[in-house]
Amino acid sequence: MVTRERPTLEAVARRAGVSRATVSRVVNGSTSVAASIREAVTRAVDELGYVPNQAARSLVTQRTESIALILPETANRVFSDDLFFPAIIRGAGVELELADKQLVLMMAGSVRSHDRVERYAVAGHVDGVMFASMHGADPLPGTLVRMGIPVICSGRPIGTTEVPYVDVDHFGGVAAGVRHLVAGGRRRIATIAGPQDMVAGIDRLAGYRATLDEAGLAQHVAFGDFTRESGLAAMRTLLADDPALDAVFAASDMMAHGALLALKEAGRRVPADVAVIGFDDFEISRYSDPPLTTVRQPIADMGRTMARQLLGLINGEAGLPDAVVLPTELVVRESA
Amino acid sequence: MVTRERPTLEAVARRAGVSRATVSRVVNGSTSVAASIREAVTRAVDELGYVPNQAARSLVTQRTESIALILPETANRVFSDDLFFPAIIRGAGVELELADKQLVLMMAGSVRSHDRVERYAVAGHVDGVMFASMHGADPLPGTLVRMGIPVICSGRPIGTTEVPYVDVDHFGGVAAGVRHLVAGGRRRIATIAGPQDMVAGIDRLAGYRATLDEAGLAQHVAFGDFTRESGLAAMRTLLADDPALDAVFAASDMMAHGALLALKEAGRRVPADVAVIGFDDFEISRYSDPPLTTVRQPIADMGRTMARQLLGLINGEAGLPDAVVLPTELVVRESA
DNA sequence: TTGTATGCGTTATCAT
DNA sequence: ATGATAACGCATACAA
Repeated sequence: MVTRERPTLEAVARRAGVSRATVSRVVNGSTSVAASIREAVTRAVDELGYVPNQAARSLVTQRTESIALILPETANRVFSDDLFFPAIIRGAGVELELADKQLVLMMAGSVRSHDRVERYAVAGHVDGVMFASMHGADPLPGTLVRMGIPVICSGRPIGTTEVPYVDVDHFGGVAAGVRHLVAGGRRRIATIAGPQDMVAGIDRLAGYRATLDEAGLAQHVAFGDFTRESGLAAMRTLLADDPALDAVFAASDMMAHGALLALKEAGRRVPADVAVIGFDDFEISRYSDPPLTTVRQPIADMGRTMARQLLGLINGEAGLPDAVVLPTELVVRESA
Repeated sequence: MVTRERPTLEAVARRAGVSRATVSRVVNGSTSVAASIREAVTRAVDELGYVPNQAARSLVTQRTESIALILPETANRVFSDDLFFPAIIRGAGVELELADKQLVLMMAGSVRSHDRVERYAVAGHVDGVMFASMHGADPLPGTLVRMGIPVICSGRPIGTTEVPYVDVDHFGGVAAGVRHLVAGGRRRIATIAGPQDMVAGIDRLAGYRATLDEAGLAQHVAFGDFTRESGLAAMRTLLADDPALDAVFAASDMMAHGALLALKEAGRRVPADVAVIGFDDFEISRYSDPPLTTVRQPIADMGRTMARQLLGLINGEAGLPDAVVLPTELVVRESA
């Protein structure tokens, strides 16, 4: 497949009988061009089907008009049936489209791909970088910031203060959920916590602990990794440890669905015997059996906000906040 | 945020006491470089933290090392709770990562963004283009092919023969499903068909019609758009039209889930009163009530295959097939 | 094996 | 308002 010779500025200039500089001005919408010349150039551009060469343009402008979204997970984990990443992508996507930027998606689950991401960003292939949801104290965001690359994270980064971020109110959301349980008369309230190397996991567990302390109730904790499978396993463990528990707060909707499965398997009625609350409010949670009471976090909004913040950073806007925390909200359905 | 001055080939060359050309050779792994020099250059590269400027490189190599994945939908549709697109992205993602290519994600739901995609591809920002799932007779793939840009589609394109594609055996899958229904003694078998401007919708309906003809049974068709909501609505219509129907084949898992909801709402037992079969085999379908019998299509594999084919095209490999059709398989669970 | 010189297609600076 | 011309950072043909 031979790539057809593409016309250059030079070709357009010759055809329109003007200089390259003038064509460039017309193409870039400069106002200081005579109407007649502008028209001639425009015609030449159309006739030749001229499209600017982005590499050449980037070389001189130092801009690529594209933004990377880095998902520090393997592709297989990113797109399981967890809808977190898709929602982030969706939110960021619409915002970037509005700004006429391209979204470059990078999955960085392995060490090798982690390096690749760094090289890619540093190579100047993107104007800025968004990190989706990080594990542990990933040094990459900080590294990029120090190299002068605009960066923003979703989720407060662990062990760094130099990277701006967008997050949701994990603590408040969990507190609202657990209080709802307490208000409903539940007294043996367990939790299925998320991974403790992620802020979402840490903060949600902290919210559970604080709220139970406040109510003077005992804590029952099992751990999962946000997936349905892990929620199912954790719920079994919880049930084995305390067959009398009457409520469980799962740190993600998928784990809550897993818990529902384990509860059904154990013959417990929800919410009669055990109340269940999740965290996310995915569409699917409206259709579970019973429909899931859950803490809604505005994931797509996070994506949009990240993109907006990053664009601000790139444009050198002043007064941008270092952190934006979006609200969460308890959605009461039937499971609790 | 000031972008720190990044070192160039020139800087590395000065530091290592060699010419730019030699540095370039080392960086690009040319063999014809003396070991001692190679070592000196490598050290200089490390000390300076040199990373090649991709724009400059692309300008001369005519390669960008990145591939576009075009989703002809709005961001909101792409990432609903339908897992088709995520799976495609996942499959393509792992394959491209192996080849050290970047994935540029483009959603092209609107006319405006459609244009943008075309300009972007033609501007030489990517080495090749993958189309995810097209509506109607979209001229864009053909246009790009004619411009000499490597292109591949998922789903046989309508109204074009010049674009290579990867697809699954819709017809065979549906036939297997419907025959299973017939073998189970069902005689009033309806279908919830997909959108008829997409090959997946068209072919699956054709499979239904042909198989019912073969069995000498009457057809009952309602239409949806692959979403759960549309499946729910279609099932209600079907039930109103023929309260005695004893089976339904839904052209997507999400529509099957919608049908399950409508059936429960109407007090029908599944599969005792009505058997239900879907098409996709998403993870979630293992957990529906009852677990869904469905036609599995290897979506992630499609993504992988698309990527592999496209890479072959880009590398000018000979003997690449114009079409690859992946098999589908009936997965029998409890709903039919 | 190494260096020199050239060109890739733009934008931007400076004249005119 | 328009045109020359100089970068931009790299790969490569050609010379040495």
